[in-house]
Amino acid sequence: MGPLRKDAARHWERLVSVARALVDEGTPLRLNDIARRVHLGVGTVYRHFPTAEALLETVATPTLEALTAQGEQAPADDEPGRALAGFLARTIEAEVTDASLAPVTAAATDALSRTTELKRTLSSVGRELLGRARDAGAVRPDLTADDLVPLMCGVTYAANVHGAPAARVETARRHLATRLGACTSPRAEPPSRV
Amino acid sequence: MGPLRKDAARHWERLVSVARALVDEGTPLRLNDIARRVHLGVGTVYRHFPTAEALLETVATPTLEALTAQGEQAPADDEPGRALAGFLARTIEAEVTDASLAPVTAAATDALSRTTELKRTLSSVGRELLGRARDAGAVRPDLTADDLVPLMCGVTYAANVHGAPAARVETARRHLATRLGACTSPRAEPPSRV
Amino acid sequence: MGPLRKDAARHWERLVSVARALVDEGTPLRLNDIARRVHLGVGTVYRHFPTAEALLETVATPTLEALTAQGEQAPADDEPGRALAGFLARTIEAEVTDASLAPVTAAATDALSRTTELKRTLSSVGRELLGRARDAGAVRPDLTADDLVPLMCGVTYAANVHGAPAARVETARRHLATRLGACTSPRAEPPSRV
Amino acid sequence: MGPLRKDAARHWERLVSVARALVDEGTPLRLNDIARRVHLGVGTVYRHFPTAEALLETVATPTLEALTAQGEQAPADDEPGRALAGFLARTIEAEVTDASLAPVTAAATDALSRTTELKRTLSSVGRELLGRARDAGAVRPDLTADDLVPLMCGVTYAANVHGAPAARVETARRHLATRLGACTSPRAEPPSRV
DNA sequence: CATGAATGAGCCTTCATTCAT
DNA sequence: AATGAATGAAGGCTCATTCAT
Repeated sequence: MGPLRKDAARHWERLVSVARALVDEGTPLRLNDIARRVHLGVGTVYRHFPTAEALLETVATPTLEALTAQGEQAPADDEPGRALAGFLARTIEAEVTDASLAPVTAAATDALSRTTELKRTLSSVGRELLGRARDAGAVRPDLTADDLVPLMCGVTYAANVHGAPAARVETARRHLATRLGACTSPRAEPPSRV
Repeated sequence: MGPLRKDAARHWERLVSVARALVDEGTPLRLNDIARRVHLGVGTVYRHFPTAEALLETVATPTLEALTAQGEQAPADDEPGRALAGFLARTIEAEVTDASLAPVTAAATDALSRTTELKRTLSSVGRELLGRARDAGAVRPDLTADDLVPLMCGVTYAANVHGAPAARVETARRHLATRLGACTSPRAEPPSRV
Repeated sequence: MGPLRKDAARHWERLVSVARALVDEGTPLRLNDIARRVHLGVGTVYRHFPTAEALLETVATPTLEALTAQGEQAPADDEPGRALAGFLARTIEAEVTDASLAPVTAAATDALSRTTELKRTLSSVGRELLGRARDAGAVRPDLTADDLVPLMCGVTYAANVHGAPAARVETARRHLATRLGACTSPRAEPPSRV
Repeated sequence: MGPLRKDAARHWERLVSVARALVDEGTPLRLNDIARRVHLGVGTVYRHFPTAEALLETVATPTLEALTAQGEQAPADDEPGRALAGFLARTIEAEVTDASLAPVTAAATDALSRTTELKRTLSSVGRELLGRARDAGAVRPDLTADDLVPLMCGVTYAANVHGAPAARVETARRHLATRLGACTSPRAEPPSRV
């Protein structure tokens, strides 16, 4: 568990980078296949990543971390409605853009503890932002924290399955607006204009 | 090509019924597997259903037909908003309840022409109901017909992935309300505030 | 074994004609497949033709009969060398043109007694023509009757495997000339120049 | 990618040797079947030979190589007619003796690049020998290089289909002589008439 | 006679995972 | 640590032939 040897670290990097490329082109990760592409033995790949899920989560981690970092700064926004909407928009865009996120988000159980940690943080950030938005009357009172993840999953899924790849971000953004935005803005804006 | 022989019809029934059971328990349909369970030769299964998709669509057909039948009566409702909401609610409930629907709905290409036909009908019913609802001001004007399928897909997916199976219908109903309902009420209510 | 009933005869005709079409397009004969194309039950097809070979031989029969008929008139030619060469040329052209012949010719054992009979006749015609040609000095003395069938098989096979389908007859004719002709002409022509 | 591990090499040998035995007894190569005979998993067989063709070509390679080696020395013969005849005779004998050759020779496309290379070499050797023989007047002038492969294919096929296995070499040799020899002698003899 | 549903052996191929080297 | 050969279950599909209706 100490730092990897220099060559091992290099292998790790190459593995993750190849996996990332495969994810981007929509190819499912097969460790055998990856070993070949990286010019490593399968055994070595398995040493680094015991399962395809572990590798996938490793690929997803940077994005999840960026999302988390942004999320943790969202509460600083003094307009709770905007804070929530922005957070959700960034999340959905990430999910639609980075194909490694959806399966990791949807998975009930994680291969990496780091993943669990990040998912938990994101979840509590969302919870907090929603609470503030609700308190500020910027959101329907019956929207619960448990609705957030499904809501995002649904929007992402819909954008991925329907609509051309190129238009996905835009599509997802519209869907989110159609649902969340449409509901919050009429209620959220009038007070702030005072 | 004419009605099946009596025993063949029995086999057909058993195949569909076993497939239905597998679908219900979330098992993907594998024709070999099914042949074993039904105590039929693989060839027989292939004779009845050339691909797993054909079998799945056959399993889905009754539900699709019921949905279509209900849908075709929806326009009779004199409250366009309610007609649309009811149609969407019934569709989503069906998709969440019957696991054969989601993949059939999402598929770009169908194995059975009957499936294509039903999907087309449902789609045009939705389009019509949305048009009426919009004309009646019961729905946001920027909601297009192309949004309907993704909207339902998204809600269904979210309800399936998150939340206990038992609660799915309820979850989906709430999600639909949270989105669709939330949007209509603000516009519907103002008049009543006078 | 009496004459077929009228409808049975019609079926027989259609079977043979469909089989002929398949042979012509290079498709191997599968009785199941044929049954479907002719809109008959497999059982019926099997009743008419117990094996694919029987059907193939039936398809080949008319050509074999024509070849035989021509062959039996060949001895009437008063130039034995030309008689033999003509017979061989016609045979090879038929084999190259009609894809049903090669497998029937090559088969060690026949499904139909009629086939055996025709093959036997052709063989003895060849033997006789060769004998006369040899006696007339129109052919190398070491060419035996047993060489004839292999010679034709070889030429046919070569023409079929190599060279475009369109050019096959021409190719086969050349090959035959290259071999047989090369041998006979030097001996056959000089006298005629006198 | 480097020499195989010792055990893998042993497996490779056994695979090829079993395949050779099957070829010799006229059995078509089926990778599953071979796996069973060699007591290896199917996957292992597929690792060594991705297709039956690759295995067959591997089986054929030594013979092709021997043929090539002999062929490349043929031009050294100072009698061009004899050089060509010898080359053809050796080739045909090999094809008749080794059942792996005919399909490899007839195939339009090769699984192994080594095969392509060897076939190309043999072809150009034949072309050269024919050219010399023609220049020396040892062969009919209308015999083209493109005739060589069909000629050999034809002779081989005929010898294989007709005549007892034991007699095949002899049969093929005679057929070759009957055709090629018949052509060369007329031209070869005149000088002797002096 | 005709039918065509049923059969099921048999071939092909892939892939996650282990373990001897 | 690294390697990569080996495994073999698993799934897909075809087709010649039989036999109940």
